[in-house]
Amino acid sequence: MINFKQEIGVGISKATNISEEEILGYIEIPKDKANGDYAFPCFKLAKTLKKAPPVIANEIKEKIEIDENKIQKIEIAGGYINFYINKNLLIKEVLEEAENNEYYGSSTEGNGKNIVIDYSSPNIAKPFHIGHLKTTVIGGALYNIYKYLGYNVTGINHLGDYGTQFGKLIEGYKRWGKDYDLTQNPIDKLAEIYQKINILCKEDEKVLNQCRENFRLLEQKDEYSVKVWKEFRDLSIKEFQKIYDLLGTKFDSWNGEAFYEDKTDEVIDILKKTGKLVESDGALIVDLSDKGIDTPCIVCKSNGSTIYATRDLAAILYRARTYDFDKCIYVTSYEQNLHFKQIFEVAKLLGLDEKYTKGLEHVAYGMVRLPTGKMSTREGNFVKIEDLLKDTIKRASEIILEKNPNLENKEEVAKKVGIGAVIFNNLATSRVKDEIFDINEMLNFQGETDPYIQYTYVRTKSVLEKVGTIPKFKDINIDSLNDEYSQNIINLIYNFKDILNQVIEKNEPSILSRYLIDLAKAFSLFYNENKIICDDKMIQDARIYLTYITGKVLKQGALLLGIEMPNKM
RNA sequence: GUGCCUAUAGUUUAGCUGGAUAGAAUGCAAGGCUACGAACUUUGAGAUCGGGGGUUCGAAUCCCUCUAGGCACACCA
Repeated sequence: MINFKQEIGVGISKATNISEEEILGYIEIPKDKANGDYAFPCFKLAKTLKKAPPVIANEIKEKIEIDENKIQKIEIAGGYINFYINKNLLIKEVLEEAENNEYYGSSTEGNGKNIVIDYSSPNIAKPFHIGHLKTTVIGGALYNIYKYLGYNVTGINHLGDYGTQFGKLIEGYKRWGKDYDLTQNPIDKLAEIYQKINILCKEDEKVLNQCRENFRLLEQKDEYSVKVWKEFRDLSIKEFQKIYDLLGTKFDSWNGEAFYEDKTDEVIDILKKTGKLVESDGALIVDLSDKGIDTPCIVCKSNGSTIYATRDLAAILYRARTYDFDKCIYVTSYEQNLHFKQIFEVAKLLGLDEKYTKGLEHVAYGMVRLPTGKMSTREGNFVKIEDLLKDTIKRASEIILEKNPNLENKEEVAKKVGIGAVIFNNLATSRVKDEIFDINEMLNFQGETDPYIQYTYVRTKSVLEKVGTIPKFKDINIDSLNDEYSQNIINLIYNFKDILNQVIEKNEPSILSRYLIDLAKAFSLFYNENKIICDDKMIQDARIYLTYITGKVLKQGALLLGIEMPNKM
């Protein structure tokens, strides 16, 4: 497709002898369409050129050489130069591309590049609660979008299946295990045991030390410890998988922390050789104060066992070798900011190529809190994902019964709507912001929500079904799409690829979420203002075609977020 | 205490590396279905962009400072 911004940038660059890159950075899209499709503010050049902005604007306008077929009009407004593109050309470009390309907006720019995404990564034997939703859906969306842009992506569920917490769990299981029947709701029961042992640990330091000892035994492959650990792990994965099935989350690897158990010695060896690994209070640490990080990174605890940092470092080594990653992304809450700062710094000492250490990226998201305070598995203050999804699916069912009682596959549709609402809600705002969980917000299916997007999509399907056949692009009369409502849609569809690029540039799926809302809104307006099925066959065909393309982009965009569209609802 | 993050209508928020009149949604008030689906849409009221300085032709956006909240700060992950 024609890159109009680029065309303008090249033109201005030549006219001013300023680098294309700099010019492109200045070009903006006016908020008010009356000011054109692209604008160039000349204020920034005023200082260097020592001329008033309107004078510069005039000079550029005089000098600029630009394909008149692409840019139809250039106007000066104060210090701005406003560019008006050839609308018909834009329509033609967008519609043709959307017809020819089954995966509209996809690209090959990521070909040959490997991306590793570490997401979801729940802790074994703990309930899968709404605090894990963001990492799961953000990671899932990034996974889809990188892939769509041609990258080779590996999704890893770095299970929290190791560490002192298992020492605790084993201790609790030893003490009270026989009181629990783990064949039913095993996680709830393990969580209960975990809560109990934590209370005991708080009261009695000796118990805590016994837990640490249990973990040491597990590391040394003590038979009993390994047996129960394995049992907990299998039970947990089975439970997690139920949620992943509902959310449509997929992973290429389930290598959790335990997987790196036999790979941590190498990390310690390498670090020892650098001379940066020093003993402190019996533990082995890397001092990072010269890197502006006050807290040292512990690599080996005083009792000789490893710590999460050690396993994360081993994972970096392993992933670099196994996946040859260009980027390795960690999707976790910002609680772990310091941790990743530390291990990314220590990773530079592992003798890896700079490519890898530069590719490490922590994608942090905000905390989810309950109205009653911070969620805590230990204290039993949490909402399970399973229960939340049950609620939203139920709500969707109720609305279907009320609005569309004759709908077929009610359950299937309710699932898509209810689950979609939850996924979308978690992807709709900037990921850094904290959130106070509000069930009513999840159950609201009006306004800027996923059901709104789905509803809009369903309307496109409904119109298309009524007409039966979708016309071919070559038969479309482009002038029939010159009204502002059609134009809005076309502009948005033109931007789709740019939106996807923005998403991966910032690892921010909410950009796509908001885009889909905008597109759905633009279509709703178009739909309300224009009769699609009408007497004029020429206009009808053009509008049907636009409806078809809009539906296609809505569906594809939602799919990239991990949301399925119903055909009817 | 130190470091990092956040602060925009009652509420949830958008605002691209500074740019033209700060956009939405929700809630509230009033309108629109014998219509291609009203889970929609139209109109209205509602914002000292946390406070105060500064840089700039221009600041919600950059810098300083203060306030409020969150997170982290060595053997948890």
